[in-house]
Amino acid sequence: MTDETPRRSNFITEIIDEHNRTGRFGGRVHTRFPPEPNGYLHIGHAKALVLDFGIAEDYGGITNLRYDDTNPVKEDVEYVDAIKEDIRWLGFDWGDREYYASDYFEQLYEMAIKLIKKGKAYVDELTPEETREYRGTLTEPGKNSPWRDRPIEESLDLFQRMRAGEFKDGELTLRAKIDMASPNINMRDPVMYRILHAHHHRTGDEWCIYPMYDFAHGQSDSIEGITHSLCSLEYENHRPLYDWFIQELEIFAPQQIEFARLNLTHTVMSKRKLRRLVEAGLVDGWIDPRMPTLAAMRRRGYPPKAIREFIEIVGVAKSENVIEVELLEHVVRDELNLTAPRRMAILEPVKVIIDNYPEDQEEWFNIPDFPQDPENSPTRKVPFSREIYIEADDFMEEPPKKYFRLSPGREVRLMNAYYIQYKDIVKDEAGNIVEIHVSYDPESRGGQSPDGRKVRGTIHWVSAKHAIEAETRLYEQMFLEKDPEDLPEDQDFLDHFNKGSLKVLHAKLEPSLADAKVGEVYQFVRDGYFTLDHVTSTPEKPIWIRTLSLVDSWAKMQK
RNA sequence: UGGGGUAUUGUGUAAUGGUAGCACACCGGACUUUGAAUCCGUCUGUCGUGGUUCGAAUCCAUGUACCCCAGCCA
Repeated sequence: MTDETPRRSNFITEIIDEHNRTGRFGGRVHTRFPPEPNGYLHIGHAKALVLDFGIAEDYGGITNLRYDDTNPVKEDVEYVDAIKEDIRWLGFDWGDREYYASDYFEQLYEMAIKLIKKGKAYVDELTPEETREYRGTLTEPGKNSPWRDRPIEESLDLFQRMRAGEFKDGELTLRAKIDMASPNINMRDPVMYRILHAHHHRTGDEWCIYPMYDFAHGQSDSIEGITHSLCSLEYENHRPLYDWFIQELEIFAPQQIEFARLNLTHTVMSKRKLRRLVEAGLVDGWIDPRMPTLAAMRRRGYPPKAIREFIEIVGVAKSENVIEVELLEHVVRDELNLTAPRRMAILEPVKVIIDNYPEDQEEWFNIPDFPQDPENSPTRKVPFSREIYIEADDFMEEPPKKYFRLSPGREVRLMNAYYIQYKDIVKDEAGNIVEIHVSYDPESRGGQSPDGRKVRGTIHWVSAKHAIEAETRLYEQMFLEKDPEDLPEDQDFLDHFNKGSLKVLHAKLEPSLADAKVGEVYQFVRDGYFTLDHVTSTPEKPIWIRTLSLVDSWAKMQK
């Protein structure tokens, strides 16, 4: 840490600073990242990741990876592996501290026994329906279960038999004996264990009782010596319970701190809703480039550094927030602008014939990858010939005012090549432009003319006979509305899915792009950033994904 | 109508009794062999009402709005 890069400061670090002043944890900062392996990580998790790992690092502390795998019916190893890959990709390292709540099942069981013996937990025989009825409502207290005051010995025996598999799912539960009249519903004798005859991804069939989140999370933190347990706002109501178990068990007490989760405009973030998009077939799985998952962003070419930067910029507080997706895109473009080599590609080609350019001639131009700094930039060779492609957008027969590109009577610059002058167009019977005829000025080689005359428009091009063909996929937001969840009662967010959010085009690329590798992101000049799709692309049939378009102020002017 | 939280510009986030700052977005302009980038500039804010104070986003009172909680999910 240096003076130029002050470490982050927010309400969480204030709490930690206070702990350090009072010596509560002896100056130690040890956090954990606790995903449930029941889905893919999304950009919201990146916030938790940056906080958990980043704050610990700022204080010279460490972070554990711990899977919150207490519900076997929802969880799967598939997600365990995907989650690890995402965390590594973002650049975080948990060392050898890869843990699972399920590692602690035996200890948790012993803790439960301890609470039963203390008279602080009991086996309940209420059905799920009865449990709900007895719980009361937000405004009315609950009432005690008839089994609440059964003898300790009886609860002990029953709980042991629950573990032994003598009962069916849902028949019995172990509950904490707290206060059925508490205004905090989480304190109304919360269920600690439920019976689930289900196969667990790690413990297999060893257990048929599983601890609830509330009985597992805090103690797992305690066992690992976690000092600061960061979680999202909805767990605020659970903190009294978190503390209660710790206190009754007389074990090391971590501090739970809640922060507001990240939300983004034009998308949904809950795993449930993301799953619905996948299952409805509206997107191509969890890693569809339109999804807000980290795996999707990786596929799409978002640099992990940009995502971390985005989280830092966004900050952290306790108020509900919705970040405009434009900020994320800005940070991604900012990074890519510095790192993505420039290439020429024509997404919607129209053929241009340079009448006065010799038929059999070709030239190879040396063009810098980073024209902002040509002195230090690597270069690549780009062929030029008599027939080229330009973007259909770059020609207009009847241009509006301030249109600087090619049109009748106009001269424009082919980037890094020559000036060309419009001569004529050829149309088919339907009136579509088939080819544009132009002449070029041999004196303007490289894109400058000796007479110093100015051309306002510069367009890019690809030599027709050298072009390589590729499919390009252009993505837009999944939802046109800023908040797709803010809908009238009778409407479903799935019905608002942006059907035009994927556009597939067949592009012509400059030949150097044949050497592109998966993982590289290029700027296709004047259009956007692109990367080879590591999922669908093959050497025989390259498929490019547009990471993001460039900012297009011309399009904005047209609105 | 119980309990727990939160309110600073369009969106986020600073300011910890002393000039309301920064970023994105927006809108102008300069520059340009990317209508990108870069540069410059403008605009918009302390939830309301009282109070304390020389001075309040900050302290006090009161009101309002929004979020979370009634899974044997996490």
